[in-house]
Order: sequence, then structure tokens, then C-alpha cells
Amino acid sequence: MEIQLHITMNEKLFLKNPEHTELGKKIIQHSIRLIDDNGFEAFTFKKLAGDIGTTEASIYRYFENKHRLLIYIVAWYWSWLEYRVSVHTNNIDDPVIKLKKVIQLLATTVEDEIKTSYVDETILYQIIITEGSKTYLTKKVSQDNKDRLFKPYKDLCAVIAAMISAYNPNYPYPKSLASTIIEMAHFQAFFMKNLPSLTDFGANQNAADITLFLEDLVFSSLSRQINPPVHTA
Amino acid sequence: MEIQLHITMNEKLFLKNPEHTELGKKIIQHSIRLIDDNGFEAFTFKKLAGDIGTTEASIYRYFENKHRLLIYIVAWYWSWLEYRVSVHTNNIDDPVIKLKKVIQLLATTVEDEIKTSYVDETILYQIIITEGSKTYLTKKVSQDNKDRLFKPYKDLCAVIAAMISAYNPNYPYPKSLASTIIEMAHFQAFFMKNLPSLTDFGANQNAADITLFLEDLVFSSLSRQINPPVHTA
DNA sequence: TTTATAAAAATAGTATCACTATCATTTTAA
DNA sequence: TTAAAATGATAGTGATACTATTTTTATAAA
Repeated sequence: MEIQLHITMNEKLFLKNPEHTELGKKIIQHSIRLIDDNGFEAFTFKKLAGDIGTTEASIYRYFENKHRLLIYIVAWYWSWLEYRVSVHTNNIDDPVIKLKKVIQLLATTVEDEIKTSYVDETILYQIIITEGSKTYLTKKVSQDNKDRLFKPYKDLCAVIAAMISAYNPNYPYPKSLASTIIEMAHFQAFFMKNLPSLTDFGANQNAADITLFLEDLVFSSLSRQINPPVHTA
Repeated sequence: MEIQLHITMNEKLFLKNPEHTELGKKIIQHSIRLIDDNGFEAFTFKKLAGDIGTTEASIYRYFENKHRLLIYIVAWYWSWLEYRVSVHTNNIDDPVIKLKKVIQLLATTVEDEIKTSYVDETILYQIIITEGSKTYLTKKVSQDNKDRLFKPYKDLCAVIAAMISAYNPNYPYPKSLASTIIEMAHFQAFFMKNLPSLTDFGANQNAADITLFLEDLVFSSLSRQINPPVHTA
């Protein structure tokens, strides 16, 4: 059985829905490759057009600018990841196993059974690591947030925060811990590869180490008995 | 007594040392204001020149491009912070108090007794929050790292990691925990202000909350017994 | 099959950006 | 006093980030 997954994207992210046409799908497909190859700063619609064999003007009919295209791609990734999280944790009761699964999904790029036609999820994962936070580290973040462009990210964070609270209802920082493990899954991977002295994973280059670090971080925080808020059971 | 602090910067960061001339100091001073006002993407040397009352060409004599200027400013901040950390923790023996002090220095923008003539440290802190990670999230990170442009950041991280190991020599992830609290001090501040649902600090907008979160994170991790396997079903 | 219409291609153009080059003038330091 | 360094003034280039217009091609309803 092959599962076909469709993710419905926020309409504010595009001018014309890229899923509805061949060219649109090519834009997504090729932009993922090009952003990974060149880095987001050096990525241009002109290069993308050349790569696809179309024109700049045609791409501008789909996306207002390259930043919106990046947000689209990153938002797609968060939606896809939230779906994978739900698939992999649905019938699990033990919140420990759930959280471990989430950490594993965040920190490793695995071959997944759920395939989408035109998105290369392995390359996409590399983009999230290097370019993901650039989607919101801008002056327009509040406006973009009002347009709900970051909803998939926030939804995923909320799902993880809920698991954290399920494991320890007294833990006072479920959302901050959730956003911390999401961001750190990627930053530690980036550091491991590019600035290894900022990590303890040295030449090893093994994503499993990051998983262990994050697990330790999470379960240390949640196992602690100090400062329990005034609330029983 | 007024303490004058001088930070010697890596020569690779600039073409001509901005500290040696009035114009150079103005470039630093005004670029900090302009980057904070416009965001790094919209910041240009032309605007900076207009602001100072000089020409683009003059600025290009000091810095190769705006990215190098950003790295310069951010590196300056890390050096300054490492100095403050050493001042504030030098004669403290208790590693708990040391680490708490570090977290406080990372997570809050305080009026400091150590003044530098032309750098506005309060605005600079805002730049670090929003633009800091853009210094290394590029395709050139390895080259820039070879040129030791990130040394101040890595040094600070090493100092914090050493404190972590001093507190608990068996903790296996001192460097990753150090880079985590550095990054999270800023990301949680950014989220609190711009994407509050990613944190537990809501409308409160109080940096002290971030401090408590980070303290909890650090001391939970460091207080844990060595390798207690989390129960699995 | 015709015909409306939507999508894409082809082409051109503008303002700004990220530089580089040249030369004149001012400041500074020997 | 004079040479050298720093700055200013001015110009120019190629790329980027768009916008606009017109033609061609694909699609789908009548």
C-alpha cells in the first residue's frame, strides 16, 4: 500500500496555489534543491526560473517573493512533521515513549513510509536546520504571525507541550521546553556539522547523540521534584 | 571610578580597524541603531552612509560587506559578555551561584557599570536576539569559522561548559547544554515578544521568567543521577 | 469543433543593491 | 613643511527584486 498524503496550506502563503499546477509543483521541488545548494541568501527567482526552464515572471505569479516561498516550504515541513508525530504516537499511552518518539522524529532524518510526490523530505530537513529560523527572525514577524503563517510550527509546539504536560502536569514550562527541543534538535545538528566545538558530539556526527542529549534534557526537567507548583496530582 | 574597556577584535573581521578612527566608531555606533531599526535584511551601506553623513565608498574601506559588519558587531558582543561573565563570577566559588549569574547575564539586558564609548549595549542586545544566529547560518560558516570569526562565541560557550563540568563532572553534555542556554536565552526572549504561544511567559513579558526556565533546565540536567534509565514499557 | 479563458512564455523595463574605481580634498603625523 | 593617510565626491557595473505588457499555448465548456 502506498499512502498519498496531502497537506492543505494557508492561502496567505501563496498568490496561486502551487499544488494545482505542474509548474507550481516544480517551483516547490526545485526551490528546495536550490535553497539547499546555494543557501537562502544566494537563492533567487531568476536562478530558480533557469533551473526549471521557466521565467521569473511566472514564479512571481505563485509567490510574492522568495521569503514567502521559504515560509511556505518550512510551514509544509512542520505540517508534515506534525502528521508524522500523530501517526507514530497515536496508539501509544506511555508519555515517555511518546516524547522519545517525538525527539527522534525531530532530530533524525529518516526514510519515511509516507511519501509525497514532489517534495524531497531529506533535503527539506537540511533546509529546516539552516534556514528554518530565518522565516520568523524578521521585522515582519508580527504581521506574518497575524496572517497565521507560523500556525503549523505553533501547532506542533502545542502538541509536544501537551505531551510534556501529560507526563508531568506540574512542570511549569511545557511550551518553552517544547520550543527548546524543536530548536535545539536543529541547532545542535547544525553545530555538530559546522561548529562542532559548540557541542559534545565532535567528530562522531551521529544524530543519535543529539537524541540522547535532548532526552536527557527533557526527562531531567520533567522528573524533578523541586518547586512543584501548588497543585496536587 | 570609570572603567574603560577595550576589546581587541580579530583582524579578519574588518579591512580597516573601525576603532582607530572617528568615522570607524560612527560606523559601529550607527549600524547598531540602523540594524535594530530596519532589521538586517533591509539594512544597507547606503542607508548607513546617509545616516552618518558619509559615503558608501568610505564604509567599504572598513568592512567588506554588511554581513562582515554584523559578524563584527556580534563578535564584539560575545567578547563583551565573556568579560562581564568573568568580572561577575571571578571570586565566586559556588558553581551554582556562578551558573545562575551566567544565566542572568545571558537572559537580561541590565544597565552595566562597564561602559564603552560608542556602543549602545542595550540596543546591541536586541540585535543579538533577532540577528545573532544569522552570523553563522550561512553557506560560508566553515570558511568564516576557519578565519576564527566565531571565536568569541565559542570561547564564551567553553567558559560556560567549564562551569557546568565544575558543578557536575559526570554530566555528559556540557558544551551542548552551554550552547543551548545561550541560544535559548535569546530565542525565548524573541518568542516571548513576537510568538508568545511558543513560550509560557505570555503577556507577562518579563525576562526574569526566562531566567527561571533556564535555571530549571540547567539544574535539572545537572542534578540528575548518572544514567538513570527512564522507565520504558 | 469552436471558442472563451486561463496559464505560461517572451520580452522589456525600473529602482535598488552590492559593490569597484578614480580622483580631488582634507586631516594627521613625521 | 611635506608626505602620507583618510575621507569625500562622483561615476559606473552587474545583479537583484520586482512590475508590466503582449504573445503563445493549453484546457475545457458550448
